[in-house]
Amino acid sequence: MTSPIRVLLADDENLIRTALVQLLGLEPDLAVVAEAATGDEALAMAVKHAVDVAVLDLQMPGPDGIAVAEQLAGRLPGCGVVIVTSHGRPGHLKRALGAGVRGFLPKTTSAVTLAEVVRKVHAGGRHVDPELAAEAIAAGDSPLTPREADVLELAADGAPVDEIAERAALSPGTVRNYLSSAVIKLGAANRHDAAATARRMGWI
Amino acid sequence: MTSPIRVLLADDENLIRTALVQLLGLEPDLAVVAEAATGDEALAMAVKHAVDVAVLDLQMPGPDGIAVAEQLAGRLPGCGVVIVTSHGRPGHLKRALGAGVRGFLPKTTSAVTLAEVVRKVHAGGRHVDPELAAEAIAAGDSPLTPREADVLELAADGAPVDEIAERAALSPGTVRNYLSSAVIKLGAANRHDAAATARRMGWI
DNA sequence: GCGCCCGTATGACAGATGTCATCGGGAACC
DNA sequence: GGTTCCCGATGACATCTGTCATACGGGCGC
Repeated sequence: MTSPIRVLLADDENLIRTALVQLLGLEPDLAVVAEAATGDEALAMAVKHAVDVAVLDLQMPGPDGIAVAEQLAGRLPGCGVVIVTSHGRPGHLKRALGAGVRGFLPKTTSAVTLAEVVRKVHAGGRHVDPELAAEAIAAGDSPLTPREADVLELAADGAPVDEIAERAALSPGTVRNYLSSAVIKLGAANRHDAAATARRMGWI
Repeated sequence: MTSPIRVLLADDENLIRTALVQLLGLEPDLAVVAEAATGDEALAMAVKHAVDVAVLDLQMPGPDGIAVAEQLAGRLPGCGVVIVTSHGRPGHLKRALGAGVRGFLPKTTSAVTLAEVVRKVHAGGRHVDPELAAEAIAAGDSPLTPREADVLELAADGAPVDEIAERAALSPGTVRNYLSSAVIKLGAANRHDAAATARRMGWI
């Protein structure tokens, strides 16, 4: 066997991260050479240790897993990325694939799969969880225009129209137009329902 | 040394669960004798294997960790419970303590802590993450009456008043009164803001 | 060049929501 | 027995939202 695959493991939950390090450490052909608890750390450590594969949690403080993957594509070409996530939203998968991610797994996958996927990605292959892939295909593309998505995102935490208008530098009337069309496009009962749907789909 | 502490580990994320099993398995005085991926499974397995300590994820399909803890208190007295969670809401801690839970940890704790807490709980002691405890104290009690909380919960997913009224078997006017008073009590801008606040606090 | 869509805006209108006053019944506490 | 709170309800009013028509400038594709 050649030298082991050098792996970075990034997850903000210490308990999970150290447990996963244990788990991957059992594989003789894998070596976890770096750990990180935030997106920024992940980026820095990956570059510093020139890792072969980065295993990134999707939700982390600072830049999320996909943002880190985008950066890595430029700063450490040839480094494979595997994204691991608790909440599989269809839109995330698409974003991840666009960022050059080649492995995408929910945390509900069995443990043996992770090591296999790391190897596969290192060898240049791809692995996307079949169920998430199916969801992504079923969900399709976002019907929202970029501006509609912006406004809907600002509306997502329950802010009134005037506040959204101010934060988006729009007239209140325009905001209502965007929200209205978003509600119609998403088949929602109101803006909050629409925001919930869009969030579930990973569109905002 | 006496016989090892018999532990149940329940988490719906396979990756995490098996990794944690590995981790706890390294401790000579701990034996993970059962695993579960749902609340119902956790309850059944805990009783079946008569475990000493149950380590439960807070969010699981079916009954959540605290609900399982409540059941266990009646069905398997003497069994210690440790709750582990990603999202620490102040209200959860209070609910957990009320259910007789003696260990409460965020998943960001270091790995060594978990084993220690399992031992401590088994010995009859308590351990609550200091940061979560501080948050819980700062957050205080819910100012909402039970009915206000019910209605706010139904409102949380963006349903219109009429639907909430129907689901709560109330008149629409009454629903609006409850929502209004909840909004005032929580200092929110509108019902959605109020729902978000209440959820963040773990009050609904 | 001509259409088409996006971004932005205004005005108008119906319906939903937030607020307030007020009512009555019941449970708890002193 | 009185006070206080929660539950449930109604009516009125002001405001906020959702919807629609309409307008204009800027890209993009053909």
